Amino acid sequence: MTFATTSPPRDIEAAIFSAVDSCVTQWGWDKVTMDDICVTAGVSRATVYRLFPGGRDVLFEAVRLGKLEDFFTAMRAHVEGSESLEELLVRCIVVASSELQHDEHLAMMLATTPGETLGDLTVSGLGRIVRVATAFITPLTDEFIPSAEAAHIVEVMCRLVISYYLSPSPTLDFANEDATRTFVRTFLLSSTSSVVVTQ
Amino acid sequence: MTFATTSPPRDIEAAIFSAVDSCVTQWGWDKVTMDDICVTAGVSRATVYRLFPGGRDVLFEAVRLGKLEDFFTAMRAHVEGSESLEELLVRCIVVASSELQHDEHLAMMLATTPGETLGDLTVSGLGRIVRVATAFITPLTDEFIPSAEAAHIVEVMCRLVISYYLSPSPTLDFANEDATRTFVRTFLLSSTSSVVVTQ
DNA sequence: GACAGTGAGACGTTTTCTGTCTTAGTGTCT
DNA sequence: AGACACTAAGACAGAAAACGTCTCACTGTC
Repeated sequence: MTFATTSPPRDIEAAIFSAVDSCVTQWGWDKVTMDDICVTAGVSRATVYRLFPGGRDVLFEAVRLGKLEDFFTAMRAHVEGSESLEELLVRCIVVASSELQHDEHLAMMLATTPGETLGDLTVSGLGRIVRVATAFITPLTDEFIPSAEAAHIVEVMCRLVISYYLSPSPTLDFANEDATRTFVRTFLLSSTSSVVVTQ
Repeated sequence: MTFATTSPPRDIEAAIFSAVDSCVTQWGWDKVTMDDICVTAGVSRATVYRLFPGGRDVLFEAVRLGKLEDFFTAMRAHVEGSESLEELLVRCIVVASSELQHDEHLAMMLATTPGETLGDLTVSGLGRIVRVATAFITPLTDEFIPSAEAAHIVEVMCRLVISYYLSPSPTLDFANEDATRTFVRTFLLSSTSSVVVTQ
């Protein structure tokens, strides 16, 4: 006598993703087992392994890619239509900071290399975030400034976003648009700092 | 090259207890390993197993007893010197509710039988809480009313405390002394309810 | 120097988790 | 009705993790 069969063919994949999210939030990556996920998703082991052949690694990688896609989709949507470099940078910072604050595991996702075991937010991970974010954002600045100059500004911006995320300041919240605009004018687009510094 | 040796012979037992608390808060009972505790306490496996021979079960039981002792010690200290039955009941409720709100695992400790695996707050566990608390509190009422009458009032009180803990009401907080006093007068010490109901 | 207490970690055992597989049940479509 | 796709349930063996014990080296104290 099975209960709650497949009468409503709900999106099982979504249920599993949601379960992973919930489990990870509750216990953290290291403590979550496949069975935890199956039970939480209300789904059989076989189903999970069929949908994600390769098991745990594949599933977690899929979750990771999903989160990254969401992140950059949100970023792109919010940034689109910026009328100036200042506006572009402000929106990038606000969106990224908001997303990071909203999902406590996103930073680790961004910092993790595909296939790599999810661990701490290591030094190498930070470098990865900076590289990925820089690569994503820099092209968007094309219409405003030369890319050589943009690359530096964007990298500095990324580093600041991460820094303020890892160690929030009581005097500045990057999720606040007005405060961020002031900050961008002062530190990223002031006449001196917009000069490309030769390394 | 060992670092931070035993120069200050800090209380290792306390560090371990504290580590258990911290780990359980972070991951929950089921997910905590002895190594988690050792690392968190900054202590070697050998030390934990020497201090708590018998391992995991013995350690957790010790933690449980410690919490229970703290709970009833606090209860006794706050209740002492009550000048009336009303005052006694009010203090009991406030202290118990405060302690329960303060330590999210206390209820489970109270509900667990020695040796039993810590699990959910089951139906049988609730009965245990009521019994233990009733047994503890009833004697304190001796100077005010006959124990036969007290037993009923105290049991009702225990059940209400647990109920409001498990499912808090937006309109009544048992940690609030004044609100609790009104409640006690209304439901526990009103003329009708102080009559012993024959079962 | 003897001693008690500790950290580090190797070890064998037990338990848990993983990933695969089989079986039976349930809807859908023809 | 019958073929089909999909799922739950759970058995299974191998891998991984956790457990509990033990030894050894080190460090303070007496």
